[in-house]
Amino acid sequence: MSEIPCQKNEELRLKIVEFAEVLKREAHKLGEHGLDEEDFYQSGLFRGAIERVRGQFSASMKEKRGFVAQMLDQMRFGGFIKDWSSAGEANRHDYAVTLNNDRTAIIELKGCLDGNNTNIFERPPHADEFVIWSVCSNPGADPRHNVWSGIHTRLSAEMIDRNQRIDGLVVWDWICGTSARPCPKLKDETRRCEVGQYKLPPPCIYLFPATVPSPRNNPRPRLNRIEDVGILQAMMDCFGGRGDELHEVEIEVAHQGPDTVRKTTIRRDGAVLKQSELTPIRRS
DNA sequence: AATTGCCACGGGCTAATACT
DNA sequence: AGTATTAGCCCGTGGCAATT
Repeated sequence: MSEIPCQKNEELRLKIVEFAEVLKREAHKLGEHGLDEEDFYQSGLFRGAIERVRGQFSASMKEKRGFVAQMLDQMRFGGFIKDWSSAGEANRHDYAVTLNNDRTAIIELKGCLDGNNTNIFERPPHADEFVIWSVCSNPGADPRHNVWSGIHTRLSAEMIDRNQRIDGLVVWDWICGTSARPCPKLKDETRRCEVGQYKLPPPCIYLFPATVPSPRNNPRPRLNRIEDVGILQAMMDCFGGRGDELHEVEIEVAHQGPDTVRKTTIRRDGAVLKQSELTPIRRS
């Protein structure tokens, strides 16, 4: 049992590591720079090119935005939400969704959740509900590592430390259900949902505490249920999710000497998938 | 082993400057 | 004046090194 049902493709991972070594070793043979091996690596050409390509991948938001837009459109056409808009230009990479009951759900789009950037979010004042959507476009990424890092190390610490309420998390992108990240939900292939060029398994949904955990007054906040978070309910219904596939993220906080400590527990269908100890929040 | 922060990057905006 | 181009700033990004 693990924090997310899917896992990285180990074979692919191995090939990536091997190929990275080949690249480092043989890169000087490519292109027409006219440099010999030593000069090539001395010149900064290799390093610079690698950084450039990497930067392009991590900074470019086009494909991610396009993906989210298509999914939200699908939900709108299907009548699962009333409307949506991108708050992107003015604010952050956020989406505001008007639910069928006219409540406002705010979505913060994030990447792979591993990295300090995951700590940067702000629940806007007009949000009736606030969720984070992880879109990880790297086929070589490790979803288990990333989901745990994201939920426990980054988000739970930020929620407590900065008093931020997050109602839930969606982990869902176009790598889901491909050979790079096989999805066990697709044991039944008929569950694939066709949206534009994508053929996707249902999203992975995590329900978070309904209130901000706080050692003194709120040490064990009650969790949201799916019907409490309209945008998550809508995603589940639109894309064929099942109740027994929902994840619950319980966060327990306490004081322990000078430290604030928290215990994170991830459950699915009642079963504990992963649980931390009561670990201190370290913030400099 | 788990957790936290670094860092170099590109995108997107806007201000500044150059050109009709 | 009005438009086009460039420069510069801020921000989010994610793999991984540093730290605990």
